[in-house]
Amino acid sequence: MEKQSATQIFESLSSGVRLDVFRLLVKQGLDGMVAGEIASTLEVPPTNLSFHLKALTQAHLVTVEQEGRFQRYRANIPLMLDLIAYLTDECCAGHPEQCADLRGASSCCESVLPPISIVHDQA
Amino acid sequence: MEKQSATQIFESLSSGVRLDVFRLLVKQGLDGMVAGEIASTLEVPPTNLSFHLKALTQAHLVTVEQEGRFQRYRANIPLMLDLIAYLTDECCAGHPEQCADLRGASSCCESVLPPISIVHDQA
DNA sequence: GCAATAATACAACTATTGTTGAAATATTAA
DNA sequence: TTAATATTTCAACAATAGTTGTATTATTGC
Repeated sequence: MEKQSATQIFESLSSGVRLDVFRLLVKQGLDGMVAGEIASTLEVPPTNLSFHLKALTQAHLVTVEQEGRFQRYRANIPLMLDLIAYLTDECCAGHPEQCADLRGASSCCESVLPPISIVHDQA
Repeated sequence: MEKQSATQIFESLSSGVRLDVFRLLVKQGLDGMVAGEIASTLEVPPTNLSFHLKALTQAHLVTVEQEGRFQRYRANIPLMLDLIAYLTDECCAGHPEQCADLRGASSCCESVLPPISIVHDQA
């Protein structure tokens, strides 16, 4: 990932409204939500939501698909994971014992599948 | 993690200078770096670096320790991991098959240890 | 103590971002 | 086709963030 992409994504997550929107869409998964649903769920004026959705879309952190007169937004989960990889890239280089802290730091689908953890593959 | 903490951390990573600083410190691990080293490595004026280090410190994403007349900065790796957990919390709820995308998205210490991957624990 | 060094605080200015209401665009339903 | 609905664009303003030079604080070495 390029630095400029990363800063744009972090910028797009640095507002409370946009973070709420993104996390809401992460929860919705492939279903996504249309703009009006997001606005009413989060109680944000449509004009303001549109502004924030544009920022998220330009950062490619959400995708948008036209659906009749609705716009359906979805979280771009793979990009989120690329960002995480970028952030943790080369962490603790030369001091692998520090990586012990990494165990169990992430969670996904914990309500459906057994909890995940980050582990070092056995060579 | 509280929303305000998360937005402050994302904000602190949304500038190119601060992202460079944080990633540099992540690579240094427990050794950290003193402010002057960071400034000369990244070729940022000391005054400007100080401004950005303050933002990172206030977000608790870096820690600072006085060392004689130097200030030693270190990345707060556990907080970074808390942030990742916050971001991925409840992802794809109800649609676990989407989590396949999560595999291998993060990396840590790949130059020292075998590569890591994110896996679902076996119940 | 005194000069040199490391780093931060302050002040001024510039630039960017956030919010809102009103207007515009595009789609659906009748 | 016409009215209603969903969403975005635009313009104006308010608020916040970024950069730089200068001054200040604190520590070290002589």
